Amino acid sequence: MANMKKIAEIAGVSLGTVSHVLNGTAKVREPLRKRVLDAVHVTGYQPSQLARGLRRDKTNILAMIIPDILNPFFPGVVRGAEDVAFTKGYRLVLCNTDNDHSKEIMHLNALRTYLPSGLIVIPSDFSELTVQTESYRRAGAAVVCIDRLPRNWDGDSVTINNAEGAYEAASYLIGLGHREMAVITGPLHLTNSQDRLKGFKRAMKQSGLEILPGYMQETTFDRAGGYAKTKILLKMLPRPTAILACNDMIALGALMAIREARLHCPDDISLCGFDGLDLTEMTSPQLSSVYQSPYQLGAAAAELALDRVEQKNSPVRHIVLKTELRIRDSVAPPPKSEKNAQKTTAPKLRSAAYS
Amino acid sequence: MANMKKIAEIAGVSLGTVSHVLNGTAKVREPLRKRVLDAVHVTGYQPSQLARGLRRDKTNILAMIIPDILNPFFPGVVRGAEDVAFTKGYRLVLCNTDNDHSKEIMHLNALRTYLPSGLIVIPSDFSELTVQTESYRRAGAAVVCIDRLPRNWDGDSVTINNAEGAYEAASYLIGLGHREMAVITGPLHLTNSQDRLKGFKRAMKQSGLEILPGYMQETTFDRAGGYAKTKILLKMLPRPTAILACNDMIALGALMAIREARLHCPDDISLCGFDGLDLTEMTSPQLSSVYQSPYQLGAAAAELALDRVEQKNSPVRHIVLKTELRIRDSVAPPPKSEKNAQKTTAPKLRSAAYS
DNA sequence: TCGAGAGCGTGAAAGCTTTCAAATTTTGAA
DNA sequence: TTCAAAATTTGAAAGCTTTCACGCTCTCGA
Repeated sequence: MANMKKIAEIAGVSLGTVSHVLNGTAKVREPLRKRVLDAVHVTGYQPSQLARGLRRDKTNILAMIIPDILNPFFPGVVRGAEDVAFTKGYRLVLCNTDNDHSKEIMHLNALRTYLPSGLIVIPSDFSELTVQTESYRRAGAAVVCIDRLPRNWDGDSVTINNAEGAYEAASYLIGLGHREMAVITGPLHLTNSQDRLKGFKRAMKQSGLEILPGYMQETTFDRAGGYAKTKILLKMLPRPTAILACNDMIALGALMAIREARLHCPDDISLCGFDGLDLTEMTSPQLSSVYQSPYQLGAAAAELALDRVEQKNSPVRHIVLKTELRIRDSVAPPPKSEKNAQKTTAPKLRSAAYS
Repeated sequence: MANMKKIAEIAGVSLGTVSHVLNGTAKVREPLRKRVLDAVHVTGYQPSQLARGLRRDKTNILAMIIPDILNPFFPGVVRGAEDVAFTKGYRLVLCNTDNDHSKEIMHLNALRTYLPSGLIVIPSDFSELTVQTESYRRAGAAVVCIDRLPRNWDGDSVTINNAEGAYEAASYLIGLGHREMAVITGPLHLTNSQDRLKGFKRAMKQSGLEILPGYMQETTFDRAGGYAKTKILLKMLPRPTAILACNDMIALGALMAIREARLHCPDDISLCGFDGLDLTEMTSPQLSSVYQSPYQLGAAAAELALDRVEQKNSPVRHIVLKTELRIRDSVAPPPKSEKNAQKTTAPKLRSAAYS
């Protein structure tokens, strides 16, 4: 592989000039410029990213730390970030933490010496990201936190409007006539779980409803959690007529528990998820859900990070993306036998048919 | 951030000694060794991966090029590779090609100058990987090709036993009594599609059956493709009593088309997919499928690649992973009204219930 | 025609590590 | 105690690029 020295030789110019042509760091007169470019073309020369990074104290690497790419929510986030990174000439390094704080630290430590320009993180459980990324920021790397925020986070961030999304979903269910509404939240040490719960509570309060004892269940963001907590909920008296699951995995587990109890969704019980994953279209009934765009989340984060690489001192930004309530087949008015049954006025939206 | 020079100063030794202690490249007597280690500990020194890579002509980076992380098959592959890479001290750089040959080339070009130790690729459509990775191999990087192979591939590879998997699935359906069997293959320029079709054909031939005209449909590996081709198949006379879809996305599309035609799966028509994605458990009926482990695929590839980094001249290896037929609710004997109906002797396996 | 200043181009230093030949110290035997 | 051999340790070079101070060459005005 050719190096800059060889290009300089072939073009009959100095090393510095080659660098200036390649980086546009100084004006170079056309004839020289052309000779350099020709030499580059002839040899197929590509600058060493390592030497470049070593000299500039920064590489064209964008690092991304997420809980687990196997969770269907995250591939979209990663893809959004990779697309933006690729367009701007950056490569994406992907790290999974399994929500394990110590693994997050290991990744953070190991990545540092690659001098990434940017770092996008979905904090693990109990993350101390604010402290742990201090050294990155000191080294001039852009750190962006997404999806959920760690304690005391004061840097750039991209999140969604969790509270609003949950509020809308709950309000919709209430509008259908539901009164005995249950909620299954994700781990409440996570800010997104907290916010979704807040939105749910606000909708309840606004309609003068209260959450019956035991109607609020906290669990992990997965099917097993949703399954277990729904089993508990279904045994309660009165049985809830609607459940808001704070993500789709929980909702999926809930659906299984409902089916297993020989109940029917939505006739016996309504169910609404959160995230709007593709697979909510594949269940039967198709799952209603508060949609958010993981792709947009990742893309916005990458843009934010790479913007900051250029504009080091622009003010901190907190981007909040919108959610969209997608009503499908898993919600309906409460069963008629319920004493609180009432005619609904809420519109029944259907998602477009697949074609 | 401290550098080696500072460590050498603090420990009162030379640069070379620090390097030897850190890399175990030469014996260093205990007292010196300890002084170096102490200095490292005190300063929190971490060697620069860039300078190291520059000097050694190789970094601890494992690059991975896949079609699209949004396709539910690939996250498992990526995770398998990342886990192995992480364990061995490597970082994973992820690139999506969207099956676009030119994008594959762009990634290949851009990655080269980071000097990755290994490169794991799922070739894009019409990939010329054999030629395009020549420079990598010359530079000493380990290139491993997985899932499907490009033309003339003679390097390391990890694939699954596609033909055998399809053969088993087809044989099972035949054993249930099906005679009018259709197959929807993926793009036939891909080796995995070719092999799955071969397996299907072998099973048919072995039972003295033939594929009726139009009963073999080729399409893309996605829902839309499966949907479109199934619509065509359902209009044929006689209508097939069973369809082998050559991946789960196709099967999902097929299921939609079947539902839309007001037919019932499996009573009217049996359906079997390929890959065994998680979401095959979430459809109704739950989809039978030829399972393969994407995680294992990725993990084996990473191990193969990193092994080769150490053992540069060991013989080329082709790892072929096993598939496993998972029978769930989407298959049954053909409808009684069919003239060819017959009592089946094939066992009906059920997957374990979710718990 | 001369001088100043603008515009360009140059070469060396710096960034950090690995590696190798050479220098130094230690060891063991006489 | 001395010397050769073995074991350690050292220092400099190399790997490739960016950047900066400096010098050269025009250009333009006087």
